[in-house]
Amino acid sequence: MTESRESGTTAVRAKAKYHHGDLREALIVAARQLVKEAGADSFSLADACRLAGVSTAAPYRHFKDREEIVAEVTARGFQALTKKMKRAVAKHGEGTQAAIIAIGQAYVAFAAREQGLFRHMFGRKPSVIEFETVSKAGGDCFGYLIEQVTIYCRAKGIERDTMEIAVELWTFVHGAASLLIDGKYDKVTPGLKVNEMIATATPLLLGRQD
Amino acid sequence: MTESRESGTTAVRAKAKYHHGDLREALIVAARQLVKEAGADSFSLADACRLAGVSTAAPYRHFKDREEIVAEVTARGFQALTKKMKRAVAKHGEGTQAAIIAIGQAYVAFAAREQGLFRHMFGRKPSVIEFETVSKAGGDCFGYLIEQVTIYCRAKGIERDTMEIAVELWTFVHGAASLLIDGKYDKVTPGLKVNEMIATATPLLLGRQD
DNA sequence: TAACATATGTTAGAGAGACTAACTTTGCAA
DNA sequence: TTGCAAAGTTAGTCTCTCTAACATATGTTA
Repeated sequence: MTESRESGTTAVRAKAKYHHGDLREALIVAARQLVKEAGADSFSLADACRLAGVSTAAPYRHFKDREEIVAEVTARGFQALTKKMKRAVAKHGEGTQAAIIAIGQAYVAFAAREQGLFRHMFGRKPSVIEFETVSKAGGDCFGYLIEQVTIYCRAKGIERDTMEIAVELWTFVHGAASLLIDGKYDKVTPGLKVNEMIATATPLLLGRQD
Repeated sequence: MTESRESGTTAVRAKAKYHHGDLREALIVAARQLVKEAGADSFSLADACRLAGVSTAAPYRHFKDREEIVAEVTARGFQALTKKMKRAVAKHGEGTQAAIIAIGQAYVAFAAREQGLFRHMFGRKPSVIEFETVSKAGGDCFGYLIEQVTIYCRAKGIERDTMEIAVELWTFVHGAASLLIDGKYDKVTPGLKVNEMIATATPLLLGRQD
């Protein structure tokens, strides 16, 4: 399938060319898909290459190693999560209790939909954490939660340390997301409605100013 | 000329024999050590073999595959965690608020000391979860928490559903353990005292009957 | 007590994945 | 047009899991 090569100005790259066009991006997309399914430790770069239709050596023109791809996927995960949280807030109004509950629920929903990715975003791998992009994207994500809690506390005149409250909420929600996707609730409280639990617990942790 | 077979007494086996004596146990111990350090996904069975001083094919006389060793290590992890929780309770008296707080702190301390193992105990890996031993050990662990919360609630005349409360506490504490060992707190609230946070949040989730 | 059966080791090797080295094709710029 | 750098490729190394075929201890039984 050797196409006649149209010189220069062709906009969209056809495939089946020796040069891919944007392999870097294609590999990230493929990796994200695989991480989502298999988890970051289990997915194989070789599979991502197959998806992108290139040899297993090709990635090394764009990334130092496997870790670097995973890091990029991780950073994008945080960005996606932050966006999801913002959309949730938009529905309920900034700094309301409903918004804070919705953030928690969005967090859990994200984890549920993107299990492998979520697990990796919050997994150890110091090597990945060190990447600047990952670190920043992660910070932004939590920063947004703090912001909302701060607005809420200020409005309600709550005197407890805002950061403290935000961390507790995050802790709770993160625990819920983890136990849910790891299937631990199933064994123990099969019918658990996580969203309801978050709705119940959030006010308690906020100090019950409803 | 070989050792006389003593029926009841445990003879400590000398090494450097063709037959190891108790390779199964030795491999589990080695694996546990490695999982603790590297995490269950990263540790290599080959390394465990080196630690035990046998060839890389030897494990397959005792285990079906790598998963089966990991499962055994996982089950023992739950047993160890449960034991740790029981010791914590013993110090404060059954069903007291202090005991429940201490359970949470013990949980987090376990996670911190056995990061790789903890992560695996609460990781996905359906294959591992399916093992009966793992499932039982995990259930026992949470069951003990429920038990303590139930005693507490009964004593204090709390009417909210006991299981619901227990799940919320577990959720919170699990979130704390996860975020702590994955280094997420460091980035965001560097000086966080997790134990204090648990002591603060537990009463809130219990409904403040102190 | 010799001899076999079985459990538990060993070595060799297949198959897969991460990564490197050396080569090839292609696009762009002088 | 040439020529160089960028971005592919193939081939090969190393490691890991797991299998197959072979070796050696152990202990039961003839």
